Amino acid sequence: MPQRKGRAALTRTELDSWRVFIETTEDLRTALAGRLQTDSGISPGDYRVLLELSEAPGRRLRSSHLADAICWERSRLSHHLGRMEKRGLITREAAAGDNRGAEAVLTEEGRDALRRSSVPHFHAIRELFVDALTPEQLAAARDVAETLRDHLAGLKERGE
Amino acid sequence: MPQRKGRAALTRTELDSWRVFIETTEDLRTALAGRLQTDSGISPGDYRVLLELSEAPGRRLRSSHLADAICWERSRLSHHLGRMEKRGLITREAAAGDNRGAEAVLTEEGRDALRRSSVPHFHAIRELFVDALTPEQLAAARDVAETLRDHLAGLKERGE
DNA sequence: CCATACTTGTTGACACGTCAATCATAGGAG
DNA sequence: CTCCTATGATTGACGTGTCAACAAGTATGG
Repeated sequence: MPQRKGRAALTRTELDSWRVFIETTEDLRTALAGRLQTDSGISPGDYRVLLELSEAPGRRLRSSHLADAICWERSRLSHHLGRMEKRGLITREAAAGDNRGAEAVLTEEGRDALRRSSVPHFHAIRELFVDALTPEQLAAARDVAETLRDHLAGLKERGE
Repeated sequence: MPQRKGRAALTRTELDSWRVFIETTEDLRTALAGRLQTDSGISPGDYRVLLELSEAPGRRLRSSHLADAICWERSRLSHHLGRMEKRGLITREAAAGDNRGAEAVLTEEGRDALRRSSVPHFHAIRELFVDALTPEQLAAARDVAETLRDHLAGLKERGE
């Protein structure tokens, strides 16, 4: 009779699966970031922000909307926008209608950076991830990720 | 006739798979780190170092051996050991026989921290990862991770 | 209208990682 | 023995992420 879930100690196999999974996904993340940096001189965070801004009407977004869209804490976004502003990728303007607000605005330089990075980025995703896996493995990876995502969301919704 | 691998643009499905995979694994990583921090006041890096030292003869290791064992750059390890030393988890001693060398030595406090953290850590792995997946999904996750790991290692071995 | 609470955004402190530079020692080649 | 190079480890600079504290504007109940 099987023990109740969450009670028994981890088996060797479970622990090994965890280890290879967590370590490899970390490596993948690092490898992708390295490609982006080398190819286009931007970070994954930069890319995410640039992409979101580029798709927004007027290429500008309220900070809080942007933060929601990419699921970042506001303080993280604030720090990141500060760095991006220093490099000329975006500017910040006061929001119309709410004097608390700030809008991030994509600059020409920011658009250029995004354009420059897109193709190499997709190429890297293919080379590091998609091409490594069979179609079945890719589907399995997605299934696992979606299951984990929903599981984590469920935990967060309840007591964290 | 299918195009050669690595040539065609990413399909919608491939891109979606990538996104959910990379974002969810990042969330998983963050969630695990949060548990470890809350439960035991240590980081995943601390845990890794403490575990490796605790299993070493004399509970001490040359810096470079430790770095190899956990696959960290030496400078990363040096920074991390500095922080751990400041908190009393380890000490550093000159290595016998090679005056360049440094040994990291686990303190009593470090052993305690590891002991305190082990059970909650395994519990978190189960709760956040293992219990979220069916046995089939767990096996698939491992298979995907191993395939990716080998793929990344192959790329690194060639031209990076 | 005003006290209060909520929202928006920034800041400072600190942990973490990478990179390039540095420095001391070890270990040959001559 | 003396260079010269390789190795072991540290450091400083900087980008990144979290947390807690804060400032300032907005909204709401009285």
